[in-house]
Amino acid sequence: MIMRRAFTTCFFSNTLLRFPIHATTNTITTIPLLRLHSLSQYHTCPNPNHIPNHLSEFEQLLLEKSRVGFDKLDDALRVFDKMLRKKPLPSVIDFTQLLAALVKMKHYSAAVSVFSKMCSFNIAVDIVTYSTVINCCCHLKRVDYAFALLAAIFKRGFVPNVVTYTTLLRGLISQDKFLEAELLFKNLLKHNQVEPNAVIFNTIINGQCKTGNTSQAMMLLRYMEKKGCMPNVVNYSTIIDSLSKDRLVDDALGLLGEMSDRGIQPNVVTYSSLIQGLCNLNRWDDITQLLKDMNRHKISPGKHTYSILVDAHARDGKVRDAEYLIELMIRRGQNPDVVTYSALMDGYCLRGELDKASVVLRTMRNKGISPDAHTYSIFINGFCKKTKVDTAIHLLEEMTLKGLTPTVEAYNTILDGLFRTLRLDEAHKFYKKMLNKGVKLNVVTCGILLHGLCWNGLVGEAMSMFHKMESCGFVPNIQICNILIHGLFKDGKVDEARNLFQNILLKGLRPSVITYNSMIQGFCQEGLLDEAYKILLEMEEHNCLPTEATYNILIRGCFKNKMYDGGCLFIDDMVAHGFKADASTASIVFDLLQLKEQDPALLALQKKFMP
DNA sequence: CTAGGGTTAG
Repeated sequence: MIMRRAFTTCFFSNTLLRFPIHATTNTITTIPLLRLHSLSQYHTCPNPNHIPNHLSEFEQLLLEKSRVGFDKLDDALRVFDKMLRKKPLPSVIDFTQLLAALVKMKHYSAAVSVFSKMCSFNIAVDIVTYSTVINCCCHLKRVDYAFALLAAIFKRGFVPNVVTYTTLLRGLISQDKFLEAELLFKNLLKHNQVEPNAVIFNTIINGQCKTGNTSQAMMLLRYMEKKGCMPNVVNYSTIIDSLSKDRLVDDALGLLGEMSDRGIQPNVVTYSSLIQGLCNLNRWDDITQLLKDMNRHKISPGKHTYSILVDAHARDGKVRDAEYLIELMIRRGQNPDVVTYSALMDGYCLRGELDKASVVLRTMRNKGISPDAHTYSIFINGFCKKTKVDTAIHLLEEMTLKGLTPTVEAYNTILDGLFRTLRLDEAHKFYKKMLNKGVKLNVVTCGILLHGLCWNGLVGEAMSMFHKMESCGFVPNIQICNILIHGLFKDGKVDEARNLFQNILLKGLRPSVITYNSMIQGFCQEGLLDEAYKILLEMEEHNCLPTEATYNILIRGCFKNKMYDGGCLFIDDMVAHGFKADASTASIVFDLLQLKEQDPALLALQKKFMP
């Protein structure tokens, strides 16, 4: 949940990790110079009619997919050529529609080329054309070019409209420049440069949600209303989705109620977001209720909704139910897509049933659906779980070779797999490869590195890496601290662990129950029972309730340090809370009972366990 | 003719 946040995926600094902000090789500076007929170079890909037998299923499917895409591009370009020869020339609107068609096919660089050719032919363009091309630049991750076009708009005396600015804001946000976007937006409002509507507000609301500031997004929702811009179903749905992802589903349901009070009809997206949130909390009864509500409002679940449900069941191990849901959606006229099938494959992979996942892959292929980068990630994860890291690496290479960009998740999974199989050297090399490829590292990568180093007895390295990351502006989350605390205690570095723990609050983080448990376990191991006990008091003070694990750790700690009275007290406490001894604690207790020591506390314990 | 919300990893 935290991982999806753009700003926690931030910045190990460039200096430390030599992490390129963006590959400078992929500029579009050259695109305006590209002559249109040279676009036929796109056809130099292997002839799909000559697919060699040794290609994998993944590879064959990719070739087919690309063939379809390129044919359409070719059509569009032929139309453009025809338009250029027409006399009189078609209107700006016709040309802009052609650009829109290219955008729809995601051929952004081709669209930019067409635009530059239009300019060189002195075809009149308008603000709409400019906005379209700005959108293309943003998709090509060249926000700098987008702003250069904005300058051109001013220079030619056009006036940017709300669409132009919305596109630019989205471009900034997609490049993790949310603060810049927010600043631009504020200035636009301050100087009345734009009449804000629900869409431009939603762009900022969405940015706030994606950077973990759902409450600010909520405030902006109230603000737009105050400014006389009525929030619509999209504004509400954006926030409802974010709340659901923050596990605040009840707040999200509250907003749903507010919508109906105001006569704003929720749609399938609104409901899907809520269902997703409820799935994460396993609130199946509420899900059933929402599905009934949808039915009552004549909103039928879409492909997306079914995918969410398939995913939830599959992750919960209920692959049979997930299979049934897919049958059901087909019966109801919704065609499962690559996401739906991938969710099912994920379910099988998580159960270690890779053969069954492969069967699903074949089913999907037979329906003409190609695996995507996420499908690969799922199999990579499956193989890593089975410690078949080499196969996973092979898959990664295969997808790269075939033009699919592996996600950071795929890289992370393999990096973790290498550490877990104690292939330290290779992990190091692989990490370097990630940096070279310009993979956008995130907080998970950081956790894997630190955990991997600690696990392999290199706590010192982990700590110095952590400090360097921090000094470069990396903001750790509580899981990162937990990894380090665990590692420090494992290496007997009690003072450093204590120090890190005390700094957690200063970093603006809240210790989790795992943090407290790790501290208690660490102190127990070192025989510092009173410090362990202080942590227990501290966690209660901070409204972090001890779990079964907390008691087990404390009880084991007491007995290992021959503090039988204390151990018995904690057993009473644990029982009073309805918790049970785990296998490890139980075995210690039974071992103790075997001893003939006539310790009074042990006798009492004996009575408790053998009435 | 142009812009907005819902699916993935430790």
